[in-house]
Amino acid sequence: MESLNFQSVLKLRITTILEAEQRKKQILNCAKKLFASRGYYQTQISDIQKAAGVARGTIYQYFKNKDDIFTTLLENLFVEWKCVLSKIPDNNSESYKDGIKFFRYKIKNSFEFFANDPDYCNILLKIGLGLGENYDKIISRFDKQVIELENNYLLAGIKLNRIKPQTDVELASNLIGGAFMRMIYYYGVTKKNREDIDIDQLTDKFVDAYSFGIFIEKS
Amino acid sequence: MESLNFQSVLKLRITTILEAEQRKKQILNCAKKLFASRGYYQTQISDIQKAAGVARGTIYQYFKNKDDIFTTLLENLFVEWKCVLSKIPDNNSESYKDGIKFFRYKIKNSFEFFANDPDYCNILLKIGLGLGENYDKIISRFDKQVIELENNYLLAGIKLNRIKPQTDVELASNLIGGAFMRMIYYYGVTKKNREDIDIDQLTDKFVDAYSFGIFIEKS
Amino acid sequence: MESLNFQSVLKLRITTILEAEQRKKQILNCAKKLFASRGYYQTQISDIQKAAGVARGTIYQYFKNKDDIFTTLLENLFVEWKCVLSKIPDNNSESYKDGIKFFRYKIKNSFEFFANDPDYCNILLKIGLGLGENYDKIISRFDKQVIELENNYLLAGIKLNRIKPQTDVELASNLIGGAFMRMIYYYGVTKKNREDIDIDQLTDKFVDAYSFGIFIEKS
Amino acid sequence: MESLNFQSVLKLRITTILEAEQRKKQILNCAKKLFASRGYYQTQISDIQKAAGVARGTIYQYFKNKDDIFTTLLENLFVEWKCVLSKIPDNNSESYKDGIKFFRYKIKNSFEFFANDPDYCNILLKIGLGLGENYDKIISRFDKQVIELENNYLLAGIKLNRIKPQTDVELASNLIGGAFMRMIYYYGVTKKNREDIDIDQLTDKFVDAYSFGIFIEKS
DNA sequence: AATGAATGAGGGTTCATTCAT
DNA sequence: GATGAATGAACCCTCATTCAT
Repeated sequence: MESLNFQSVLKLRITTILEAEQRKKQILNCAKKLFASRGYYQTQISDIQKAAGVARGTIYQYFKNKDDIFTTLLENLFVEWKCVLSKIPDNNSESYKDGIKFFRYKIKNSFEFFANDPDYCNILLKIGLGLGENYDKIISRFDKQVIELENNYLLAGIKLNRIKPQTDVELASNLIGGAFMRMIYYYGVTKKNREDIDIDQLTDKFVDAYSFGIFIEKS
Repeated sequence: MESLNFQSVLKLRITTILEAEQRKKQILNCAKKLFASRGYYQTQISDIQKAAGVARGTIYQYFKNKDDIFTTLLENLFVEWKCVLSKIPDNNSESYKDGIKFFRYKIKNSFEFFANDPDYCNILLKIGLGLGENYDKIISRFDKQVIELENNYLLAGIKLNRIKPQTDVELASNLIGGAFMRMIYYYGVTKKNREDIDIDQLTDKFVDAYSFGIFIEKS
Repeated sequence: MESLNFQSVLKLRITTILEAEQRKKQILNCAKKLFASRGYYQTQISDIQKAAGVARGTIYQYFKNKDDIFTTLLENLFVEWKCVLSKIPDNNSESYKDGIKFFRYKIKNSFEFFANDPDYCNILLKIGLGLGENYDKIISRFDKQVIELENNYLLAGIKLNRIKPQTDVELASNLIGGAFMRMIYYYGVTKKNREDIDIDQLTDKFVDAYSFGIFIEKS
Repeated sequence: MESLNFQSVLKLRITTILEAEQRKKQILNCAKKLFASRGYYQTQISDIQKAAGVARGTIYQYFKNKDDIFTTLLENLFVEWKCVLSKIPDNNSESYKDGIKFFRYKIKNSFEFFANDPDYCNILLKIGLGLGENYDKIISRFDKQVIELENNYLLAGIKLNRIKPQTDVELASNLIGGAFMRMIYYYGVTKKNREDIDIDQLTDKFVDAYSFGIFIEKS
């Protein structure tokens, strides 16, 4: 049996001061790490609760249920990622005018986003996928957005005569999406020596590989 | 007392073994469908048992536990897939001599394999990934094999002066692997109108997209 | 918002601890009766749960598993019994000086302890024995303590010239221990009319039987 | 999957020749060892079956159920032990006439019986005890027989003026029985160096310890 | 008589969620 | 709001027994 614990009483007081929003974020962060490293079903509410340093019931004051935590996490991921995607280069910059450079700009931003947040990588690419129908809807929203990006880019490219007109846009989007996700997974999660990664250089190579297959060779 | 009869004992034994093998396959098939559609944790032993039309205990005569069923499934997948990968074109055929065509031959075989078995696609690309450390080892075997294929191909290609020598083989392998897996997933699982798929044509496009980005432009 | 109140938190905590201890004892008591009357394997968790009037899961809040309940029970038995054994007669009393009377004092205390707790008798002498290696270690602790008591007594007796010097202490300890355990079992558990038992008188007879076999006849 | 096994076919033929009674004994012997070392519930039918080298179903041709095996074992134990007990010394021998020597003769025979069969010791003293009501009846039969022996001996001894007339026969029987069982358990099962045991000597000491406590000192 | 695959009742345990304090 | 003891549905797995061959 645990002996009386003044620390916990103190903690209680202190945490009361923390805003509810803070508390929710704290729980979410702990859940994120746990889900990312163990998976959805291997992570128990009690693990999250302990990691967050709150009582069991407190979790349920901020989230409807376990599912809700994970869904919130996924949705936050999309919000944050969308925010990154929506960034556009300066009007005057070269990136804005040149199709390849615009593509490169977008790829690099997303790459950076996931490289800095391996937990999100794991949750998106490993955990979320195997959870069945309920989550497929959410995940497929992400999918659609990636594909949409590629799609628009490709169509614009064709219009501007920068991309081979016979390109199968549907397939190409998937190839780019698949290659990109694999890249962020490999360099963001799998790879051990993460210091070695030079995002700038990798992005260049990525874009190159695609560009000079897809783009019309300038004569 | 009927005299013991070696032949009849033998026959019995053989029949039993065949039946047992049959029964195991049956259970495995039912489990495959269920795992593929619902995921590992959403699939109960009782579901598999009902689907296979056997009693609860029967499952445990053929498999040590739930985990064993899934592992067996994954291992079968690798055996079958490896078998497909090991196929080589006729010595005299064009595929054998031309690097691109050899690549195309391999891609197409694997594509066909997974297109014909969407359940395996799901298990490999969705379910297996989220199950944590135990399965990561098995899954990573698959990964290594895919990457090995790409790797060898790329290195050979560089030697033969068909692939740009400055190519980052590590990255390129991942890109091709990621794109390929995404392709089989998209066309094998996600896509609704599966009749429309022309594997031959898609393979061509896939190879094209990569080749003319990676391969040295003939001058 | 009501201000947090250290006192109330403390009180809550203390009450909770007391209640928890109470609850644990309650479960333990029900388990004791059941184990004693039915044996370990015949007693289901659901039986204990029903007897204790708590939900299935509650058991697992207080005990790791079924094994833990039984182990706790055995350990409590030893603690309580050791407490009885450690009692010593008044310095001045006759019991303290006279070897036989000291022996008698110890025997009587233990006899009383087990006679008042037939469930403990059963658990120790019947149930615990058949449970295999895991419990043998615990049970043998009991054995050692009984034997230790006899041993010390015998050795002291030999020194004081009250016990025949040629006595085989190892054997004698076992004989006394076996006879004692049999006695508490017979009079504590087997015997139907338990009111008839006069512990004082039986103890006298027990001591007599041994003394005048082991002790040197006064010349 | 096990490959075809000619050995098993051969074994089948050979064992057919063995009498059914032999087969039953064989199963019983294997069960005895297993029950003795693991306990009743820890021993599975499949263990017995494997140890006996017969098929699962065969067990049920010789025994109604698991319970029946154990009961048969216990009953055999009693038959064999009774047989040992019923032996009487030569009419003319000293053992026959002298109460103490008669007692010694009986004790030694039983001691030898159990010392030679530690499995029976275990089954009787450990396993059988914890199995609850069903077996209590059988076990208590054994108990009664031991006590009967003591009882008769004691009453006869009193008649012959060899035993103190004030002896509490009920208690004394239990003391002797408990001490005896403890002795056979300690020297037959617990003790490591079993070669060191000198049954003759131990029996002497056992009888001595009791005799000179119980028997009237000859003046 | 011998076999061993099939059976399914029944057990222990987990864990998300509730609710009185 | 915060707590954490209590809950009980649900799950995996074991194993004695049956029965068609």
